[in-house]
Amino acid sequence: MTSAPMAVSPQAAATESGTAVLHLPKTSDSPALLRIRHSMSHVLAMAVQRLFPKAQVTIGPWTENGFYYDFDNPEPFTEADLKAIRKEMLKIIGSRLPLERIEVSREEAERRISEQNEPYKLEILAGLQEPITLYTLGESWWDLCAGPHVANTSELNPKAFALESVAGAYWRGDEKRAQLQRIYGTAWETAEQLAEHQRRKQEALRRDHRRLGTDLELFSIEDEAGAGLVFWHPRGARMRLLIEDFWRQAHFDDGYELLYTPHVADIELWRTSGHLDFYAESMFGPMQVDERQFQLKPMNCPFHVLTYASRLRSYRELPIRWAELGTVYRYERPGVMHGLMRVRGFTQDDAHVFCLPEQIGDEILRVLNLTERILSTFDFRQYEINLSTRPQKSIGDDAVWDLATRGLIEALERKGWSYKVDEGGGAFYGPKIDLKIEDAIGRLWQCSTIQLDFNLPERFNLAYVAADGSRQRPIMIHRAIFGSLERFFGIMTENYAGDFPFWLAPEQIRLLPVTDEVLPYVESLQQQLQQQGVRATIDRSGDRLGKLIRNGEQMKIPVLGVIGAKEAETGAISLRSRRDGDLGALPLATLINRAVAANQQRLPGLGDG
RNA sequence: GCCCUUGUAGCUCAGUGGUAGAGCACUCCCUUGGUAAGGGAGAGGUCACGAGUUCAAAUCUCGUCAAGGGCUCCA
Repeated sequence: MTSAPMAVSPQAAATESGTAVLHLPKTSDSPALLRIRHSMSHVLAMAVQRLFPKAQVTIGPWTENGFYYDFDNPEPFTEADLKAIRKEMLKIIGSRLPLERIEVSREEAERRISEQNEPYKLEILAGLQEPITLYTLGESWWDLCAGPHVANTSELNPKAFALESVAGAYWRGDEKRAQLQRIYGTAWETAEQLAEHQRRKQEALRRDHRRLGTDLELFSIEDEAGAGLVFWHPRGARMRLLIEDFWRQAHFDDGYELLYTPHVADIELWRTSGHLDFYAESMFGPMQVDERQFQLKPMNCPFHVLTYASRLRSYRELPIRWAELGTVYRYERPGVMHGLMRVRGFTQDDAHVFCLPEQIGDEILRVLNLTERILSTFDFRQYEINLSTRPQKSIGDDAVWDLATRGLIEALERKGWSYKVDEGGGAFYGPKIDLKIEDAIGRLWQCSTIQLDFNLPERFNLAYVAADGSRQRPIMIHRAIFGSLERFFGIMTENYAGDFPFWLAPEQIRLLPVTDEVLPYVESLQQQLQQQGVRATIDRSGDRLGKLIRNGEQMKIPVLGVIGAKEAETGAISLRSRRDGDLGALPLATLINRAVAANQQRLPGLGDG
């Protein structure tokens, strides 16, 4: 991955709370860390070969947060092995061994590698250009390596490294070649940095949407139903509805119409669209119905195309903007499913724009604006944008590609967003813009995509009647903003760490009766809140207040309302907000006004009224 | 699909060739308690599924399924 600067939207704000955190440099930012990590991987390899003489070395590069080394070993490494290897590494570091760079001839390198019986190294050597360098580690161990390294293992902090995991990896990343054992490690300059790195890993674990999904009762995936199939529980479903309602409104506001299309269609449709040829391995198998075969849909595009083609269209109707929350099913290979992030059944926020060639720029800009409006509502304000241009193998003529690519660029420039260009990275049927969002802990996620398509209009022979009465081919734009509702929901859950903004929380206000005596009053409060569309519940468990508070906080309810004799007398509710702390006692009318306003404006909290 | 690890109560986990365990959650009882866990009792499990070894399998072996960490893939 290149270290190009992050493209930032002009409105980007997202200020973090002022707590000072230890800066953790990435390897590519720090020449010192690069040497440490690179050398650490050599120390790892040496330790492994001391303990496992049959282990053959392959490659051992640094990563942005650490390093790894791939070995060919008859037996996989276990957790216990990792401990032993770590001990051996401590010995090597403690021995203060020098690392030395030696330049050798190709023949010399070949001879030395052959003596050691290291076939992988020989293969690496064959691909190397002069000068060929070895790095020794102490008297007897060396590795073919370009460096750079520290001069002596005494520069490696024995308190600032850890071996993190073992994993399988293919030689040269090719699943047809040997499976190697990869050991991942991390190394830093100081023990404090290592501790911070481990704290962040914990933080990511704390935010894991799979854990939060269970704890907050949002969704589940059931063995009996199958892998990669999502069950939305009431709380998650309520959130999804709120997201969908907002999405629909935003689309109507922006000149879209919504479609509903079937989940299956005659397999001939998929032959026409070409999916049967180039997408077959990602589709669920066909099903026989009467004399025909039907195919579960992996994409919505052909259905929107059929809708367009259902009658003759005039240039006066264009652009046509059609969107659908379309549920699709794709065959994902076993072992690749991951919570909500990678599933077999999911709902795309899919839309297709059919327009005239000269409308491309305006339409793309419109999509960029809508994308920003929708994503920023979920507090995603930092984007990294990629423009992918025509690949070698592609269809369509040069003039159309030029026009389309210029349209994408023009829209990005008008939007004022910086972007990277992936030359030749487009699909065979058209150029595209991909947008990655950055979450609260700095991870990038690709969700939105805007893609021009010269293929489907051709295959389905789409046309509009131009001003001169001739039949012309419309431009087709595919676009998705969330990508998949499931995946976006997972990303958003991790971004908020389960602390959802007030407007989106499935349970917004939980009323906590201090004693049973006030229950009738609490019930009347709940009813009044509900009538105004505020999602209020009552904790009827009968536990003491401390317990009610604890349970409410654990479920990350945005606002807890305490009602005892005092409140019943004064007609108020004592409010405790997760975001803003103690809000004091408010009259019901004030609470309703604030809550309704927060819902309408999609605010993170009740605000100051 | 490949490598490794894991699968025991709703959740988090302990156990180990010889009758299945804890905490939380759940139900009931006592307690009517004011801002992060009041007390007691009870219920709840073909130990993922299938086969094999054994007098005996949750435990050992094999297979299947699923999950986790990676690899690969991701129009």
